[in-house]
Amino acid sequence: MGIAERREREKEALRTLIVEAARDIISESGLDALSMRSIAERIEYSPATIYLYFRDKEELLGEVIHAGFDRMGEYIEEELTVVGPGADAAVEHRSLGRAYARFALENTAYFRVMFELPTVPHVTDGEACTHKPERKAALLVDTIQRAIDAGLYQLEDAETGALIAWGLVHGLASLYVSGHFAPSVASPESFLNLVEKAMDTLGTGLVPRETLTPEVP
Amino acid sequence: MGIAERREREKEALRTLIVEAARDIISESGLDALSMRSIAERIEYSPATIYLYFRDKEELLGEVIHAGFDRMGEYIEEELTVVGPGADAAVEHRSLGRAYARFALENTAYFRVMFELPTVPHVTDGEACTHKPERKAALLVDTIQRAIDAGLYQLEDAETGALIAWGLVHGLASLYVSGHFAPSVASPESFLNLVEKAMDTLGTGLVPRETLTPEVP
DNA sequence: ACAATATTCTGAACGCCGTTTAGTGTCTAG
DNA sequence: CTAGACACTAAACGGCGTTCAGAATATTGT
Repeated sequence: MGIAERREREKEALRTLIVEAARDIISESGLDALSMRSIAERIEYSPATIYLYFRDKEELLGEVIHAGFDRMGEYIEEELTVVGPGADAAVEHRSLGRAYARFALENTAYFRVMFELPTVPHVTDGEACTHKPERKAALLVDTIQRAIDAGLYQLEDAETGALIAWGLVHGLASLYVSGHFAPSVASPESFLNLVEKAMDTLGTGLVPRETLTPEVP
Repeated sequence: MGIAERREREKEALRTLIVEAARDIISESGLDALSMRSIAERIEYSPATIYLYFRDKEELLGEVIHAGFDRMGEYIEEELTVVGPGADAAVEHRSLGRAYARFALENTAYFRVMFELPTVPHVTDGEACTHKPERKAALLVDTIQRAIDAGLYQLEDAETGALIAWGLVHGLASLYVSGHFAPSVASPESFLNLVEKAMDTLGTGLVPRETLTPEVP
C-alpha cells in the first residue's frame, strides 16, 4: 500500500518547503530577518511544527547552506557550458572563478550565510564528509592539476594552488558582499572586472619577467 | 575648576571600560557570548547604564571594531620593524600580508567581527571617512605604488593591485577563521606557510614565463 | 550646613528570539 | 467503530536588545 509512501512524500515535501522558505527569507531580507517564527508564518504553520522536521535552527541552516552549494554548482556548470567541453584547463579554471564571483554577486546574503557561519555541525556527525564546499574544491583541485599536467601552470602542488586561487576569488567576493570596498569598486560590473583582473594577475605574476633570475638547470 | 573635566574624564573612562569589556568577551568567548547583559555583568553596572554611553549595541560594536583596526595597525608596524626601515617596497608588501595573516590567526573571533558584520554605521555619519580599513588600505596602495615606481611590480594601477593583494590574503584568512579549510591546512603554521606561498605565487605568476607571448614593443 | 538642582544609575517592563511540553485534533488500522 | 498512531499547536520558559520612570548620588547656591 502506497499510504506510507504518501506520508513519507508529504513529510519530505514539508521539509523542503521549510528549507525553501528559509532560503527565500535570507535572499529577500537577509539573515537577521530569518527566525523560526518568520519561517513558520511564511509556510503557515506553527513555529513548533518546524521542530518536528529539524532538530534545531542550526540543523535547518545546515540544509539551507547545503542547498546553497548545490546552487553554486549550477553556476559553475553554466559557466563551464559557456566555454564548451573542449576548453583547456586554464580556461576552465577561469570559468570556475567567474562562476564563484557571479554567484556571490547575485546571491549576496546567501553567500554570506554559506561562508560566515559557525557552520559544519553535521560534518562531524560521523558519516562520510561528502558535504558542502569540499565537493567543489575537489573540482578546482582537479582542474588545476590538469593545468599543471598540460604545462599551463607551474606549481608543485595542485592542492596548494587550488587554495590560493580559491582564496583570491573568495577574498574579493567576501570583501565585496560585506561592503568593504570603496564606492569606486562597489558596482557589480567593476567587481566582476576586478575578479578577472585578479585572475590575470595571478596568472602572469606581479613581478616583471626580466627581473627574475633564471632557474639553475 | 577641574570638576567638570574630572567628570568628563570619568565618563570617558567608563566608555572605554565598556568597549574593552566587549572586546574581551569577544576574544574569550566569541561574538555569540556578547550581550548587553554580559557586558554589564562584567563591568558591574546595570545593562541600562551602557545606553548612557552608547546609542545602541551597533554603535558600541562599531567602536570595538575601530579598536580592532588600531590593533591590526600595531601588528603591521611590528612586522615592518622586523624588516627594517630600508627595505624595498616589495619586501614591505610582504610584511603587510604577513601582519594581516598573523592578526587573523591570533585574533580569530575579533577578525570575524571586524569583517563579517553589517558594519559601517558611522561612516555615513557625515564626518570625514577616516575610518577603519581604509586607513590601512591607503598604506597598502602606497606600498604597491612604490613597488611599481621602483620597477618591482608590473601594474598599471596601484589601487587595483592593492585590492587584488588584499583580496588574496583576506580570502585565505577569512576561509581559515571560518573553518573552511581541510584539516591538513588547518594548523596555524601551515596557514602562515600557505599565505607566504600565496604571495610568492602572486609575485611570480601561475603561468610559466616561456609560454608567455612577448609584448609588442 | 542645608535645600535645590543636576547627574548617574537601575528595576522593571516590552516585544522579540529559540526551544520545550502538554495536549489538541485527525487520519489509519484492526 | 474504536484504539492508537500521527501531525500539529497554544502556551510557556528563559534570554535577548531596548526603554523609561524613578531611586541614588553628586554638585551647586545660599
